[in-house]
Amino acid sequence: MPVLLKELNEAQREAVQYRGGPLLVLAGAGSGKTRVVTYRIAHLLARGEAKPWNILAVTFTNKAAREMKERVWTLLGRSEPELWVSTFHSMCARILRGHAHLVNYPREFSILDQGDQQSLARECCREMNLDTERFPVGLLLQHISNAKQAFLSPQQYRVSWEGDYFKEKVAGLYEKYQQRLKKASAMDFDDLLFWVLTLFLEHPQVLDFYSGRWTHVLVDEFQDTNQIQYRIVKALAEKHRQICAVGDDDQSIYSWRGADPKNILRFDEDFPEVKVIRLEQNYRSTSNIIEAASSLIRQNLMRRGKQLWTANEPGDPVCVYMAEDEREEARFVAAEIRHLVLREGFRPSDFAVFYRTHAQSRALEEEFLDSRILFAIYGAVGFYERREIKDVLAYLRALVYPHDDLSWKRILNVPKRGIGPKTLKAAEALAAREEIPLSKALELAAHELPKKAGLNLREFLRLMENLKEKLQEQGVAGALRGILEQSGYLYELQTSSDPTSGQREENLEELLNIAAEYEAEEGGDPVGFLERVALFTDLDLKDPGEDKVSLMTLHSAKGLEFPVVFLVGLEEGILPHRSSLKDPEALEEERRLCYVGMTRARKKLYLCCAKKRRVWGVFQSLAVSRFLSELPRENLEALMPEPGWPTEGRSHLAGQGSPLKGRWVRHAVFGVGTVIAVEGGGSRLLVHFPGVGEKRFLTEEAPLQWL
DNA sequence: CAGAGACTCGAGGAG
DNA sequence: CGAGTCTCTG
Repeated sequence: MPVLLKELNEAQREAVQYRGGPLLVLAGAGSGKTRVVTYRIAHLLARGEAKPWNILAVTFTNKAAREMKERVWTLLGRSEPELWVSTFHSMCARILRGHAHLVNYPREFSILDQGDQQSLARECCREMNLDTERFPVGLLLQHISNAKQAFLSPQQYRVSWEGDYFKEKVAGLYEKYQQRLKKASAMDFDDLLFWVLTLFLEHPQVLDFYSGRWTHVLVDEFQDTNQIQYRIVKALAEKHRQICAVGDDDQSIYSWRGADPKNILRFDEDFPEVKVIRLEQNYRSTSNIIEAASSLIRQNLMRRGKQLWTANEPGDPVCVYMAEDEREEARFVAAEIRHLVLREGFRPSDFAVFYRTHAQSRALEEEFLDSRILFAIYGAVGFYERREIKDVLAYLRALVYPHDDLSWKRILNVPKRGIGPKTLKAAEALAAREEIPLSKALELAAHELPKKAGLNLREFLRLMENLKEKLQEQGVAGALRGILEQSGYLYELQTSSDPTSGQREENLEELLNIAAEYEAEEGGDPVGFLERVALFTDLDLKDPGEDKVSLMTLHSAKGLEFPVVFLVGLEEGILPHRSSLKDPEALEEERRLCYVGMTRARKKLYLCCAKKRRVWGVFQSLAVSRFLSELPRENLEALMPEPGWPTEGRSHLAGQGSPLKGRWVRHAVFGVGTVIAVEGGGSRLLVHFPGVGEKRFLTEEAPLQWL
């Protein structure tokens, strides 16, 4: 370990070695934040100051958790399964598996995703005769989520908003929604945190157990904690006060999810003896990128103030490109990627394209398909949110959790087997009357129902019994295969005329792979598998070995880095997003979002905007983002200067050399290309066409259209 | 009960 | 414009 400390700079080393109590590490982008956390853990273990089970490290994404775990193991030279490195949500799920009965839940509770939440809430609204025109379900759920994040029970919420018509409706739904969740033994994401904090407050002995065990607590991305997360961490750390929080207020981009950057300030109050260490040297990016990003973030008024710097080379200037519309923007990105791959030895996996909203991915997707660039989109319609995946997982959940009414309901008539709304209604009525789970009610109803319906139902229940056996005998992967084959699900897909059915089949195959992988790693426990599936996102499915261009939102980009980054849609209304234009605080968050995107780039950064783009099928003209004009021009280069560029005078933007260089041309046969050299005093042009190669033309008579 | 076609609404972001 | 939901008909 002493050898390893040499790999750290002074501030990092101090953060690793400090043992005087609460520690707050303010770490700029690319300053070795993860390094500090992993080395600190390894250091504690290597020096025998803590045993693996004494350490809790919390992150926000599964990917970060996994990476951190692996890096610690590498440092130690051995794996250490007793070490808890997990996300807030999986930590809470794990704690609750052990103590759920104390908050009146069975050990086999299921975890709902957003889609499940919506349908449950919609059902509640219908039962309450709530006018969903005036009270959209999404909005109501948002308020419920906020309430949970503020740790308010339905009753407390009702009391605190007495007299507010809208909030009273929310309170009504909140109450009903929680009842339904409990009846189905289900929790949503917020509940995982809510019930853990409840557990800690109502059963101090449980808190004692965990806070006694974890003598060292580390929290990554501290700026993204919300109130309830902060309270959980605080409760866990109060006994030993060896808490190390690492964060960057400039990268706080989750206020809409309840994240409160003020937690960083509150930390000083709750732990007045806190020691603050700043990490300001960036090791990731070229100085052009760092200077541009720093200038941008300096425009924010609400920040703790940190001067990010780098000793790295200047590198290429940040490249700015203004496109006609979103399709041309996508074409530029694709052409540039091909160019860099063909001429400069980059690989597809070196590239990432970031956008503000998912909807922007479409144009890129289409263009990449056309130009045969391999790519992977993260987050759009998540893998685990696909209908076929949810259907099949609902079978598994129904097998594992007999009280999971929602899953039973979902699979009852999928694929179609003649168990329609009438049968369901009868069973639901029975379940409500007898206060039993739906699955139980179905069993009873199977004997009472008239011929055909009863027959169908009995057959379905027999199927489920068979599958249950299969699960016990063969584990998760075997059960999933059984579900696909015996339920007729696979058959229906294979014989369907739906053009997407091939893709769906592939997705199911992938699910089987995931299950097989899980079995190999952790054994066949279906509860663990379902938990993983509920808490993982498709960002966690990203396979680093795959040589593909990554497409994702700016929000999911946090924590990642790529040699080449394209940031698209730098327009007023897109980035900054239109919903933030009137609110100075929200606008600063948009700026941080842009900052996060820029600082992901190691070598090359491209900022793109379009003069017009299609919104709901209609063209809209948008002004260039203010963020572009906040960047220092000495770090920029415009690939194609355009009239209307926001900075006055644009000669500086053309860069050195010929004004023709870098310009875009279209050739009738070769397509769109870039002028890469001007030769013979301007008489000849060397043009690169993606996928074609380089072609020389006489400038005067070149059959080229200037773009 | 199932499938086709009309209709509506959405796209701000995630565990 | 496109996905998901609703309604109508066979």
